Amino acid sequence: MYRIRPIAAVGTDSSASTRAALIAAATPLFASDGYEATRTRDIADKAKANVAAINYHFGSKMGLYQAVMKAQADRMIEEFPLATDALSSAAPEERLHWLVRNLLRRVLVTQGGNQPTRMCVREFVEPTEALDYMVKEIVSHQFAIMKQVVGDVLGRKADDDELNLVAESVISQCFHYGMAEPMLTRLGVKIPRTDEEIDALAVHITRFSLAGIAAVRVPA
Amino acid sequence: MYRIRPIAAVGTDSSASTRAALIAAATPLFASDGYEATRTRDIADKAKANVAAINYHFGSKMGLYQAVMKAQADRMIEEFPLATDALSSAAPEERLHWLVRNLLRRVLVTQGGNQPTRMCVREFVEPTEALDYMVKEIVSHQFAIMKQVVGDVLGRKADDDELNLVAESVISQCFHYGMAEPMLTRLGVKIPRTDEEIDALAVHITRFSLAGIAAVRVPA
Amino acid sequence: MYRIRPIAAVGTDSSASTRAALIAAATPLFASDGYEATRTRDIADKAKANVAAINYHFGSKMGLYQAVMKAQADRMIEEFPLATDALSSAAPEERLHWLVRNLLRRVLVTQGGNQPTRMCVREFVEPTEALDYMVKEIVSHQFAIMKQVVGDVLGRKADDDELNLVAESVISQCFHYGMAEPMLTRLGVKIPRTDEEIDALAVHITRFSLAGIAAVRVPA
Amino acid sequence: MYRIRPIAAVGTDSSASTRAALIAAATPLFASDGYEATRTRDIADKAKANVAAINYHFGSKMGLYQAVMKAQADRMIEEFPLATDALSSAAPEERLHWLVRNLLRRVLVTQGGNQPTRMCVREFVEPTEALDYMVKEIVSHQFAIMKQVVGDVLGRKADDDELNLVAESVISQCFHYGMAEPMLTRLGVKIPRTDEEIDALAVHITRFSLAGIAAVRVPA
DNA sequence: CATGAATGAGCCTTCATTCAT
DNA sequence: CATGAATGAAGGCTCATTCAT
Repeated sequence: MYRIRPIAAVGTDSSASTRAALIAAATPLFASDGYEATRTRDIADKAKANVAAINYHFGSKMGLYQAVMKAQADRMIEEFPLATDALSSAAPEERLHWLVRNLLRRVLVTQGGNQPTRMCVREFVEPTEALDYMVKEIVSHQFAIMKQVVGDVLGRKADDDELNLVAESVISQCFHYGMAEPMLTRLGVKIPRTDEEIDALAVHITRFSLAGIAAVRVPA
Repeated sequence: MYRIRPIAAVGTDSSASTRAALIAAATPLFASDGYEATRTRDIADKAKANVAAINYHFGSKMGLYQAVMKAQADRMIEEFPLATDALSSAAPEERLHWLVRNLLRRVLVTQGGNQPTRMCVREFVEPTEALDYMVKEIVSHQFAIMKQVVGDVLGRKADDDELNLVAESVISQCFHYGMAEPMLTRLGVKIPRTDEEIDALAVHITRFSLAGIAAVRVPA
Repeated sequence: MYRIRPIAAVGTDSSASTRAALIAAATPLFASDGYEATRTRDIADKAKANVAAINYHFGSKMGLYQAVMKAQADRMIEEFPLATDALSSAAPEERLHWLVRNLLRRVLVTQGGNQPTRMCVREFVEPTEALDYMVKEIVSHQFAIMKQVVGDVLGRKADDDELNLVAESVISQCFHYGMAEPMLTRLGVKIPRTDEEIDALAVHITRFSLAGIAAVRVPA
Repeated sequence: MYRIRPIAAVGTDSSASTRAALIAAATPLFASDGYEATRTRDIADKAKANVAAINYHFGSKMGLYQAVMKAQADRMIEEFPLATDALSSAAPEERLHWLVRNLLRRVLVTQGGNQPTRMCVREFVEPTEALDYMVKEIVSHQFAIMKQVVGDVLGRKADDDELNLVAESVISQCFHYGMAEPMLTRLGVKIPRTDEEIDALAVHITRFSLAGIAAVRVPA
């Protein structure tokens, strides 16, 4: 016979939700203002939490920052992978194209008016304690992928320095639009934001780079 | 076909009046720590001046910052011009090589352990009030030169958007090593510092870009 | 004819939370030294609180100042009302006497060696942002009462300008001892401080003013 | 025979003129902003002199302030004397009227948009080192005149305390409009500024006070 | 576990004054 | 004698963090 049982009060799960709210609130602030210029009180207000909650959940402002960074990096990789199984046997040129496009998207895509990955890019220029973690856990692997793809396009044996050189030529073009955005805007250079615009830019960079790599293929 | 040749570097010295001492002391601090993180007291101490002297001579910390920026920009242009009369009738390829090399030097050259122009580059990523001035007075003109050279290399009619695209492909490669230095170092990518190293990188970027431009020359 | 009688005085105490302690500590300092000359550190020390507490509770030094002002004004009105229901049907002359006496007490009464309302009076001479609030919220209503009483004593129709004139003749005599105290002391004029002394002065001013109003009663 | 002789360069007399310019520049600033709030640099700028000139000529900011005070007090007395030989044998009532009117003028008269004697009045409320000098050298004598006139109007023997009481009743009414101006303005009380307006106010105060004194004449 | 309150360090700026030309 | 430059002392405020309910 069916017996009615009391259901445990689920609770507001406020601990987890406060934590998530803080990360969500902090992300655009850190992204647009940088670490130093972002005030913990602003984050707390925006998350409708108490200022002390930041220290409670993350130990310190930097702790929250790193949590945000990690979340962003994870999303970056998941949402815009630089390589995919579907293309594992595709032509190197196609894989490069794909890589360039997703790298661009990481940097340029906007969500709700914010550029979620801008803070990662900023870290490359103005490093905090978080960069070491980032590079070790995330970027180094991404960089290896890039060198792999670039090396395949190159199609000949190349030492590490040469691979770095070529890879950075490609990467720099992608990062540029996200990094130097304030300057580019002021110079009248249009920043691609929509998927179509980003794709068009990816085509340009890919074509430019393929030719560049081909030129490097022949020893000087 | 175009072959690459080196040029000589230039050096400067500083210190004279308190005003000059303040600028000299502030430059590396601003460059390495950024505007916010730099303390006026540290600047004054280093310049062996009173803290109030900063306000006296420059009105405010931001006034000093902008003075430093301007001084750096002026030196950048004087020391590493993107175009020179001597090359006005040279091959476009040679002029591009020259441009790339000097752009690289602006970003990478070190003087007394500091990278004097790093603060300008940082401004491109994390703008302050100073960027508007910079772009209007300095960068826009420099950018016009780049587009001119790139256009000449391209060798055919191109609208402004296309010129921007190509120019940024070249510029981004040069800026990259100055901007993303912290990341590159952690990735094991060697940052060129000596004239020879910089020249070598300039050769790579120039060759890579010449091929890239050639690829873009033919409509898709 | 009207004859004069005394009333009892009231006293208050202070100190509880930090907020209250700050107000209590700030009041005599602001009163004796003025807004500018009072140091926040002195207030905090005296209140055994941290300097930052001032900003936390009141936003700024001026915020604390206005809080003190408001507290003073409220106490002024509560402790020394210019009109009272008990006298609503009394002779106008008696109501004027009562008004004069309480106005004098507001300005002259000392508590623990301080003149708590001196800072309000000072505001009349050297206004800060707080005066607008004061006048709108407090003084204008008090002034209306005065004009009402004075008008009743006058006993005839009078336009606003004339009422102002007469009211100010009365008010000025009361304020004078609080305002010009530094000068009066140096001139050998004794400042009334005890209830008896204040009452005696009130008697003088009331008698003087009643005759003055009577003289104005007849058109020139 | 006439011989042409060189004429001595008269010099710019800049020493005396700078001194005078500083006083002229400082007067309205001190008057409107008070001692503390007035910046020496503003004075110097306005006088088209160097900041150091203030210390050179007057020893310190306070020295300049006292010089201004003295100049103002001297002018007050000369321009608006409280007693005059022409009236030495006039009726006491007429002499009181004259006194009241000139006292009012001292406080209310405006010259070039400034109230030159406001700073003296302010000193009565917020004393600086200058007040002692003022009272000893100027005010005490003026006060004696007032007591003399008031005593004559009173027409009977009166002790010093009683004379003070009556004199202050008169003086307070005059000072009031100059002292409490910021409050009066906000209360909608018109401040007399033209000679006609001031005269009208003088008539009121005199009439009011004459009746007041008459009432005091008879012992309580 | 969350909150309002409190803390202390530190920073930029202002200002009157003095120094050296 | 006058000036531009330099001085040193404070002062108010901001901010991340911690404490006590």
